[in-house]
Amino acid sequence: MKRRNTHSTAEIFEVLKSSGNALSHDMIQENIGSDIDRATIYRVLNRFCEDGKVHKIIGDDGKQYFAICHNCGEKKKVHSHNHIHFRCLQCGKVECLERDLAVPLPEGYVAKVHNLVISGFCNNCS
Amino acid sequence: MKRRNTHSTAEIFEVLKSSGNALSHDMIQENIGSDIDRATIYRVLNRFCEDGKVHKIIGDDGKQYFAICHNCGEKKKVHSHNHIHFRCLQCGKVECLERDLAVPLPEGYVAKVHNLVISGFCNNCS
DNA sequence: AACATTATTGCAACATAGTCGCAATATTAA
DNA sequence: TTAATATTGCGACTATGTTGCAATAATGTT
Ligand SMILES: [Mn+2]
Ligand SMILES: [Mn+2]
Ligand SMILES: [Zn+2]
Ligand SMILES: [Zn+2]
Repeated sequence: MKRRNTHSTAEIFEVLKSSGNALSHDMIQENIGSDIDRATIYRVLNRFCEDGKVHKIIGDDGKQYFAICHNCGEKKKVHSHNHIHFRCLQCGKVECLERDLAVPLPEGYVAKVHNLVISGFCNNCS
Repeated sequence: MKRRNTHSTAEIFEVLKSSGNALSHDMIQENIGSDIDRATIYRVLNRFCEDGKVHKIIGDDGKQYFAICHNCGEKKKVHSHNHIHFRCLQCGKVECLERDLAVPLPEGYVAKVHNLVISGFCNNCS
């Protein structure tokens, strides 16, 4: 499966990059110029995740948010996402707080995926 | 709105208590003897949450899990849930790791709700 | 430039999780 | 026993995300 450069992938990645935050499907659809199908957006985002260009966070609203990877993939060897995410209850912004958080687990527990979300009010809304 | 003691509320709370873990809607429905409607289960659980008897966690599978409150409500004055939850990818168990986690936020950020979930393999499944 | 291969898209249908309106029922207090 | 009303069951509905399939478009080759 060799990836192809399409109009959709370019535009979706651009929206994510220029936003700088984690975006949900509908946020992306709003910020996009052209009309890209809902299913296509999801498929493109999931492809990005598989390729390690983007990581997915499940918000405490139950929705999926996607953010460009920064401190993983390229720079590091490991693709780790053990950082906190903040979701503003006022403006809806979801951001990665780029500070790795070491969480001690009980004996015998093996961590695979971290999904750490704090919601509240961001610096603009508090 | 004065709460009433019904068969449904008693049974659902009993299932949560005897399980000791956080349970999703369908887990509860399985572990329940009688037939209680889906909508009723959700309404009962949400009522428990409002009353501070139970807290809700959004899993990294996007589903709602409900767990009886232990270190909040009664003993403490504050109803805080800044503890980590662990979801086993093998057996599906979701548990509260009863260790409060202080997360430092950037200036101007106000935390309201913590939703911290780590998934992986529990002591029984690793 | 034209072609063949096949990754990607759009559309519709589907799946799942959760909520809501409303009439029927059951709990509570008088 | 009765009245008031919180709770339930049922069905319909919403929201979010996935999937099958035919049409389209990106890519490498001739
Ligand atoms: Mn992140
Ligand atoms: Mn908990
Ligand atoms: Zn905000
Ligand atoms: Zn397990």
